[in-house]
Amino acid sequence: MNSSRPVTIKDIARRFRCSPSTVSRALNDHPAINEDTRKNIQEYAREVGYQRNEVSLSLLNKKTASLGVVVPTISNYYETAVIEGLHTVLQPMGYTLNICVTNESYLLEKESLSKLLSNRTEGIFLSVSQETYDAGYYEHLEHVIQRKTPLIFIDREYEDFETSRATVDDYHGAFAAVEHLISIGYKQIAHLKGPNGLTVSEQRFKGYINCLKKYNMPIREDLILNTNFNVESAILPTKRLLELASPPDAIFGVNDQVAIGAMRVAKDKGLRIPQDIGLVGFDNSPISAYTFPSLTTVHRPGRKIGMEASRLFLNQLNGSGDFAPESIVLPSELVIRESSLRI
Amino acid sequence: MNSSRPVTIKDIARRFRCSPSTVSRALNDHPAINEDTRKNIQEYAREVGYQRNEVSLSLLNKKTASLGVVVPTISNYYETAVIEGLHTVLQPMGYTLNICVTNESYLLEKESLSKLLSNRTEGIFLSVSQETYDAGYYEHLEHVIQRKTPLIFIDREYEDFETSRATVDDYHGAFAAVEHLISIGYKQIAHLKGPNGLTVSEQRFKGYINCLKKYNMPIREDLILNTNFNVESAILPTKRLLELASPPDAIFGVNDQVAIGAMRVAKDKGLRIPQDIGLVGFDNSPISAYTFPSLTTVHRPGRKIGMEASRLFLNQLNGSGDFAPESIVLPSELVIRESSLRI
DNA sequence: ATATTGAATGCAAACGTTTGAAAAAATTTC
DNA sequence: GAAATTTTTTCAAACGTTTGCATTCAATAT
Repeated sequence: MNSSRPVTIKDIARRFRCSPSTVSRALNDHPAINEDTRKNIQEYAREVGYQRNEVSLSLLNKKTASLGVVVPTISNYYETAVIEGLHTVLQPMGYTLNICVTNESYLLEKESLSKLLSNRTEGIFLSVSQETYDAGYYEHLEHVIQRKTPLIFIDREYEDFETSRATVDDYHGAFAAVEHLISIGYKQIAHLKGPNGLTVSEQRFKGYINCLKKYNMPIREDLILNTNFNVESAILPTKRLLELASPPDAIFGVNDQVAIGAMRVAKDKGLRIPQDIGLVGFDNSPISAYTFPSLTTVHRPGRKIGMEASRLFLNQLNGSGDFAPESIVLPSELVIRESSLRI
Repeated sequence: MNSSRPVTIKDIARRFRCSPSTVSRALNDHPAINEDTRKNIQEYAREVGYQRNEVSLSLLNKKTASLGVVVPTISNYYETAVIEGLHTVLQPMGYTLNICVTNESYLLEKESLSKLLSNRTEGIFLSVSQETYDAGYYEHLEHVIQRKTPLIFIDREYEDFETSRATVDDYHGAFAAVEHLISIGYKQIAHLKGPNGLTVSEQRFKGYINCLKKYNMPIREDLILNTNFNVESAILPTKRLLELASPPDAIFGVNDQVAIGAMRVAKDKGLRIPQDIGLVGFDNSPISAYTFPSLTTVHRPGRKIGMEASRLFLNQLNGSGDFAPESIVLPSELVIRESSLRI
């Protein structure tokens, strides 16, 4: 009843005046155990609420069935979608997910990884923090690799690193978005870029630039401003854009949040969307379908990424010694809605 | 180099022809160890990348420094804010968070709890799944309590249960929201209610009802419809509301998502917000400030809840044997924006 | 009656670490 | 140089579980 200390196999053994081995085997339905003994022990175990101490098993078998997920934040739709994807595949297999939020801090990222290794986590899913990017440090990642702990990049990656990764085709997504704006007839397309250096930002930026080039459209430096992935960070840059002598007639935001911020500013200024200004985001977050007007965006399959990343992890785990890292790039998909459909 | 098997204390002991005890003490800066021995061992350990096996320590000390977080979903703003709050307090103390998503399933919730107990998790933060509510089962929770594992309710709770809990004052938040609508002059206030049975839904509903009563406003059954916390689920009910012979002139949504769904439908119908119809949500999610018009809502301090829940856990952990559960109810706060400001 | 079989159980080691107590080694004291 | 003291190291047990091998005991076969 007031079992503050959990019941152990030894306790049960004492109760039945038998050895722990017998109890262990009885509980695991080992054939060499007498039917009656088995029944009695199992019944008693249930009665007192015995639960196997998995910690001791982890030590014995050197398997912890726990995985690390290290991400800069969990307050974005995409991140949580990825985590749900991981969860969907791995939870039924008995894995536990240890979530570590780095808040874009290098130090926290380093400490998190170290902690996960100490805990003998069997694999790590990582989306690199911005500070880590800026600093360019990566010894903490080397550590993980040396330990032969499967390391899978999700979303934000180090490009020159020999590991598996599951990412979305940001480049072509961005390209398609801008191409769409061009096809509609927008001429001065601005880009609210993400933080410099991050693969995600740069790939989308590259898609934007290359698309403009392909269609021989001028690239105007003053139409490219940085944001920080969140709504607030889009407000000032958008205001600046709209106050230009020659303002843009369309804005491609690095993600939906940013595009929604831009939408808000444009509307405040009395601009009609999409007539006066076209808008495109990125992510296809649930809200994007319900803004007014609804937001044209690029679908980014977060759940799928999580599920693919799980697959990559399992491959690596069951793979032979000389393991070749895999890169999965899922296609992104343009979702055309009202915010860009000027007729 | 190719250290597939992690280096152990024993390995180091072999290398220095000394006992594991010496190595352990050397690494922990035990004073009884010779200065030179200590230095040599520490240096070597660093060289080969030794990392303490925390699993063995967990077994020895019966402390795992891991906590369970069991929630129906992580794709809502509020849930992730709570998790970030937990993380903020507990991560620096060395705790690891094991996230379990139940997808509103009773079975998954039960299995998750059982797994966490098996893993000797030191505390569990729980937001009850809807199925569990509907079914009214709670033996799996009794289990947790019997084990004297601190159980803290966050968000969704069982009311008749002797545990600590950190929740937001939904009732008064809802009351304030409706009172505000009334003060502005709205007469026919509809409510897009959450799923029946959940404390959250019912408390907000009660706030709505009691406020109407207080101001002697008629309670119209046809103005109360159920939704499911997400945007999509608000679409049809809102359409129905607006097609009534005597449609509402304001809608109080159970959360921001629902209110945003309603906003979209209202705009599609050509209604002006807030002139033709007033709107209020709940949560103060980041997006709510940037919709057009911006959404009046009730602030729900998710991060704070997470931090308070952490405190409750720590209290219980350090508390004496006869522990009295604490209930923390944080105030919610009306945030008035454009969607309800009819002049 | 003895050997043979078979069933049921126990022993001991292992996983990696810590820690009190004992032992060994080095140093000091007289 | 022996005794006393201090410093340093080792021993052994513990945490909870599993598992190959050995052991026990009863039943059957010879």
